[in-house]
Amino acid sequence: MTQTAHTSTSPGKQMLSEQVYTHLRDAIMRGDYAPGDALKPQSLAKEQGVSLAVVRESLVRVVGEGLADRLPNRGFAVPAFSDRRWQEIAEARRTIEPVMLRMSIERGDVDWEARVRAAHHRLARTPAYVPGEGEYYSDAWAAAHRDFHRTLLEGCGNPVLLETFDRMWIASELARRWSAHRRPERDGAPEHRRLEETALARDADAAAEVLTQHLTMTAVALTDRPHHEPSVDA
Amino acid sequence: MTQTAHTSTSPGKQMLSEQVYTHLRDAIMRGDYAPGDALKPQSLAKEQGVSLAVVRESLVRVVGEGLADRLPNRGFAVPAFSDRRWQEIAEARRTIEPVMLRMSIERGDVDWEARVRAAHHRLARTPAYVPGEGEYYSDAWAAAHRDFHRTLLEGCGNPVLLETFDRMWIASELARRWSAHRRPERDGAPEHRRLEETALARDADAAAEVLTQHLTMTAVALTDRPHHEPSVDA
DNA sequence: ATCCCTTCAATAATCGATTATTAGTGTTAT
DNA sequence: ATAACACTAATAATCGATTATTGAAGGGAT
Repeated sequence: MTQTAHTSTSPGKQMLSEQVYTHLRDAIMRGDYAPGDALKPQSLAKEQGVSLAVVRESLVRVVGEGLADRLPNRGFAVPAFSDRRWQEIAEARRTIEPVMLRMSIERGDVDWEARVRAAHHRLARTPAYVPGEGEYYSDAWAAAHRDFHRTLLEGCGNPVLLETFDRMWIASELARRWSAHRRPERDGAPEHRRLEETALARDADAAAEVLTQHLTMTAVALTDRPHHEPSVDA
Repeated sequence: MTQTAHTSTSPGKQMLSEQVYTHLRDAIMRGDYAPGDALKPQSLAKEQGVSLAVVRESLVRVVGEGLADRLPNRGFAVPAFSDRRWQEIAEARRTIEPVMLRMSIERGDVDWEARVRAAHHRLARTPAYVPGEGEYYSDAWAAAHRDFHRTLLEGCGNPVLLETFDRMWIASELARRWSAHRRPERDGAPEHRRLEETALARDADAAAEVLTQHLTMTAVALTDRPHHEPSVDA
């Protein structure tokens, strides 16, 4: 018998499609699948122990977020971003985020300031690379990084703009996951510190300039690199 | 009887979910359902003569585009935008589109100029209201209107930014559909003409200013109005 | 009469099986 | 030997039916 238990206490009261969606989303972002890999509903259904409909629904959502491509009658696949596509994403961020940052600096209240400080503190104290682990950024750092950038912009107070940021961030991270190899020579920490300083000093011009530079550097770091194989294992 | 039949005339070989998705999308945008209305998979499936899975998949896509809300375990519904939400959408457009327009003016080539002229011509020659029809903008005018605004921005050459525009335009149109009643006193034609003129004259400052004004006027036109019942019967 | 508990119908969510399309494999005619 | 065609697995897309959840209606107990 399935418990009609009293709501709250039990943790698992979520739609299956939601769980599967989250799992799939994270797996793609984490790089569990290589770009171009087919996302086969049958395999996924078996792995997750759910029906095709659930997997299919999740895949459609994932496609909507730009984390997968859909080829009519040929199924779903992990998107393979071209360098061109990546540059377009980076340019879009350079176009929109500095403007949002200006709004944020103009409107942010004391609570926003506090959250910026907190987010920067967490970011600065989180190691970007786990020694033993793979060669990529740690999950914790990636989360702290996103949180810092988002918090900076949250002062603008406009959910629509923040949704746009979220969307571009996701695309950006996915592209980075597959383009970037660790570049020890690039250290974003000073840039983040200057972002925090200028933002809290309410110096919109300086902050916007720093952010633009930061985004440009990131884009350059991903493009200006020797060719490398798209091959992946693990 | 399974269809998939020789779809009569056209060589159209399209997935059912695509057709249903398009139909649903258009129906919501056209205002066939009132805000808050439940979108019941069973009813829709029967109407369209397809299975639940297909309708469900379409609904998930529609939710992804912001054209429907999903209430866990309580189904789907047409979103009911608050005035606050609408203002946020309008502000987001005012924040992003002028910047895109500047890029467009700076980068657009001769072909872009030609397409701007063509789009404006079509918009200017399309009657906004069909005399006999309902009290709302004609479908043809709505399409021409969108096309003009999008073409203006297409010179920027960045698909990511244009996707953002598309997303915001959809939200904007949906809000307008349910907020706006015909306001004969507001005539956008002169503003559109000035937009075309300043853009083709490559006067980025003037064009951005005109666009900002245009968007502000539109937002005001939708907010500054007497209360009206959300009730609808169709 | 009000509140709480049970029962019940509507429908959301999920499943297992069916049909349709694609890409590959092998065959045959030139 | 090659190119067009038939055949065949693999799997994408769809369907019909089952299970689970919700909100409302009814039935005592205080």
